[in-house]
Amino acid sequence: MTGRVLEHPEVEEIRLEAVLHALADPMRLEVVRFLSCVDREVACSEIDLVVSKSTTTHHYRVLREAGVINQVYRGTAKMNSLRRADLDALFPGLLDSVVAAAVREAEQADQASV
Amino acid sequence: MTGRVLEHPEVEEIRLEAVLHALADPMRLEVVRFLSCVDREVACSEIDLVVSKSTTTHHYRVLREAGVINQVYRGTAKMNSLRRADLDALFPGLLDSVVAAAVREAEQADQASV
DNA sequence: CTCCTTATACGATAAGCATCGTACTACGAT
DNA sequence: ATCGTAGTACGATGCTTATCGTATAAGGAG
Repeated sequence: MTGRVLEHPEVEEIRLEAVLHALADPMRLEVVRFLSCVDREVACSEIDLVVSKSTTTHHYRVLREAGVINQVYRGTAKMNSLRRADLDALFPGLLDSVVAAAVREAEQADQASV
Repeated sequence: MTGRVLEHPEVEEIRLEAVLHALADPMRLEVVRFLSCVDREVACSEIDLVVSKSTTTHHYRVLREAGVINQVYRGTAKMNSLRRADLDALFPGLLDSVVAAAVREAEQADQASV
């Protein structure tokens, strides 16, 4: 990969508006919900978003640049994880409430489709 | 005013993405922060946003249509208040954490400008 | 009624963003 | 060295949105 080093914002650079904007998208919210539920490093390819690969790349970058996720290369894969400690320290309760709401909405959507 | 009746989403119509999107703007976040701090009905003109009046109107509408605020006419004024009970019921902890973070960021900005 | 304040409507504009396809790179396995 | 998998880069495109100015409407005060 050309970009061997992935830039992440420092904790003090993480801005509330950017985090909220990153979370205010169905695809990215799905990624965050997934990461929160499995609570481990996850490759981009593990989460099946209903968009193209290039769009998927875009969403992961938005999440990383907002400070929501951490990304590292492991071979050809790029592993993603939530920056939970950083977010909890900066915005106590925010991630929990958003994820809880996202989980609930996802469950409602599941039920509606059955 | 032409629109005597202001449409608000029902509680069950409020969507997480829409709320997050509404909050992910500096102007609107400022409105929400202000409303939360004073904890009463506030006229649009009471909050000094650094944008034109028409843009201000736009931001209030986004907040209302997302289900974040309630708006009612009182004479020529339009009074705004947070839909705190609805939001707390739907997304427990979300509003509190966002407002707390917004207050903190606002204080940091104040300090930096002094 | 006339004036002032408050806010809206409307049209325009410029920027941002989600999306795509195609071509490409990096790495691991064969 | 070749192939396959995983992801990026680079336009391009069309939609959304933040912004403005001007004209307008509604209500209160004189």
